[in-house]
Formats: sequence, structure tokens, C-alpha cells
Amino acid sequence: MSDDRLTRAADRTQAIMRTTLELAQEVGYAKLSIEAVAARTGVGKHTIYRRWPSKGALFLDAVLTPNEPGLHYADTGDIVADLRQQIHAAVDLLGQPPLGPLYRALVGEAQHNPMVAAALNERFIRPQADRTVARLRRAQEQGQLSSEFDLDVAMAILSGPLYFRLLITQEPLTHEYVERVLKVLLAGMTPRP
Amino acid sequence: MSDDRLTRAADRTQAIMRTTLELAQEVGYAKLSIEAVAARTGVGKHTIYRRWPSKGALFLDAVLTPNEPGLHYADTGDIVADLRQQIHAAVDLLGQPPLGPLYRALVGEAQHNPMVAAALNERFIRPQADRTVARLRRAQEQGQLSSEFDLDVAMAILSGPLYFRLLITQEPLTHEYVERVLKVLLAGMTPRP
DNA sequence: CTCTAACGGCACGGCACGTGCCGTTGACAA
DNA sequence: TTGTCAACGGCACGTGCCGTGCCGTTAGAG
Repeated sequence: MSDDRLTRAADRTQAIMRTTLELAQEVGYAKLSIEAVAARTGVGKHTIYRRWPSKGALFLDAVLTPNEPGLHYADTGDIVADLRQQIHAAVDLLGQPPLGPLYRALVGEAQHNPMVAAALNERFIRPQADRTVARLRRAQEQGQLSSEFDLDVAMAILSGPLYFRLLITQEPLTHEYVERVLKVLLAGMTPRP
Repeated sequence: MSDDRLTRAADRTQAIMRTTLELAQEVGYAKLSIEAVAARTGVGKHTIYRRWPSKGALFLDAVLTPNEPGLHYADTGDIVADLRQQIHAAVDLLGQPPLGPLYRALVGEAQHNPMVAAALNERFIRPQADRTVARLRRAQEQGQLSSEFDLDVAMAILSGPLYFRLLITQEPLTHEYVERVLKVLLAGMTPRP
């Protein structure tokens, strides 16, 4: 079996990513070192550098891999209910530990490291945004939204204030807050006669 | 004159901050080192550490000090015109070099360093947000906005999508984009009978 | 004419980086 | 069964920057 080789390698990869998340939660991303990850995992530094080119790339993989499928996105036929469900799920996921602080650090690293920024976009941001816009488009085609309504901007208004709180003002993300955002968005969203 | 002492010290402070911005633009914030700033400024490292406790604090000061007054905020009596003027000024300031990339790096650092996050909030984010909400409140009192309209959320909808583009999707900040955001916001903003 | 604080220059120990080398392990092919 | 080979853990190395001492100098303050 050649599977054993691959399985052993995959196991090590998983173990390294687990240790990375552990250490990041204990000391913070800024003080995280590949040296420490290697030591705690019981692995040579080469084994890490063979898989990831930088601390940022390792951290990105460690944070995103367990959340790869992204947020669940229902289509119940009711666009308001679906948007509400989705934005509350985002608050639950990003607004609290464990993922919240890790995700904040990941976005922070993306500001310094273009490779991390690109990968974060492709693996998490864009798929999520695309699903939101697609759902909005279906609603628009069914006449639940005004036909001139700007779907891309609507998506940005759903996400932007959430990220603004998470990254800029650093106030807690609450369900009450996103509900207020949703309310204002809906005021400009419903079809006009 | 004791002024000479203070003047010399202030001159050195200015020179260090100038060099910091220079080097940050040349090599990026990630590769910026206090050692290099000291060397290029022709200054001992102590002289820097005496003024700032960390690279992050130095960078914050270097970026914000020249932009301390914040964005100009007119009150022409027309709330729509004022919001439009203000958000376009934000695009001009943050959407392009030199400040754009520096500001992105600053927000990134704030995700790893609570002191930087707090100072960024107090010196730039909150004053700006407060001015926006205050302007909205005046408009509301004058009946230009519905009395139940959520002013804090309106501010977040003005800022959030802008930061979302700047930090997350990293698409260029354009006047056309913020104009679309404004249009959607206004749809939920006007008074209802 | 001292006194003193801030200074530039230099050296230091410490840490993490990224990269070599070496001996070992274990799956696979001959 | 034996030989091959890639991945591995362990170790050491040179490098860069950290933050902090010390030392001699400089230029106002008293």
C-alpha cells in the first residue's frame, strides 16, 4: 500500500495545523513561531517548511481548513429569512472564540502578506460573497427584490458593518447589531410599485 | 531658552517619524525594523525606544500624526451632499498611495497589538465616527431623516463597505463604488409619510 | 564654569529565522 | 530477502533584529 505513505504525511500535516491553532490561541499570532510549532508537534522544522512557505501560509491553512465548507446557506424561498439566517450564522462563527480572534489575526496578516490575502479571498471571502449574491439574484428574479437593486452593494452592506465592528471598532459582534443592519438594508431593498 | 531643548527633541521626533514612513513605503511594514529607522535617521536606538514602546506604536504615530485633524466635515445644511462629500474624501485619502497602503498595514497591525488598536480607535476611528453620527443627528432633528432611522448603523453602512473593499476583497476603492453604497443607504434613509 | 539630561556609538545576550548535514525509518521494487 | 529512496527527527550553523546595557560627548541650565 502506498496509502500508508500518504496517510502518514497527511496525519503529520493535520497534527502541525492543530498545534498551530493551539499555540496561536495560547500566545497570540504575533508571538507564534514555527520553531515552537515544530517543537510541540515533535517534528523537524523541515517538515513544516516542506509544506508551507511561511508562518502566514501555515496559519491560513490551519484556520481555514477546519472551516472549509464555509457558512451554510439555505434557500427557503424567503430571501429575508435566508439573509437573516446567514448573517446570524456569521456572527456565531466569527464573533466569539475560538474562531473570532484567530480570524481577526488572519485578516491582519493578510494586510502584510499578499499571498495570504489572495488565498483568504479565494478560499473563504469570494465563495461566501458569491453565494450571497447568487441568492439575492434568485430573489430578484422571483420579484422579491426591486429589479434595479444593487446586489453587490447589498452583499457589501451585509458584510461590511460586520467586519467594521470586528476589525476596526472591535466592539462585540451581537445578533442585535446585525439585526439593525438588516433592517436598514431591507428598507432599500423591497420592490417599489 | 528651554525651548531649544524641546525644539531639538521635537525635531528628532519628526525626523524619526518621517524616516519610518519612508522605509515603510520602500520595504513594507512587515520588513520595517527599528534598527533600520535608527540607522537611516542617524540616531541611536535608545532615542527611538525612549519615545515609543514598540514598532507598532511608532508606526501608528508616524501614520496618524500628519493626518491628525481627520477628514474635513462640512455642514452645508444638505445632509446628502455632506455625506457624499465626506465619503468621497475618504476614498481620496485611503484609496490610494501614499496613505492607502500605510493605513492598511496599520489596521493589520491593530489586529495583533491591542495598544495599537486602542490608539487607532481613539485618534482616528472614533472621532470620525462621532462627527458622522453628529451630522446625521442634526439632519434628523431638522426632519431630513426619518425619526426612527438608526444613525449608528447608517454610519457603519457608510464605513463598513469601504473597509470591506480596502481590507478584505482588496479591490480598488473608487468613487463610483461609494456612490452606489450611498444610493442604497439613501433608499432607507428618507423620511416616510 | 559646573552640572545634567539627552544623545550617538558600540557591544552584548537572546531569539527565531531559514538552511544545511547526518543518521534513521519504512514502504516498495528487484 | 535485500537494496533503494524519499521523508523524517535531531542538530548545528550563520544571519538579522530585538531590547538593554555602558561610555564618552554635547549643549543648554543653573
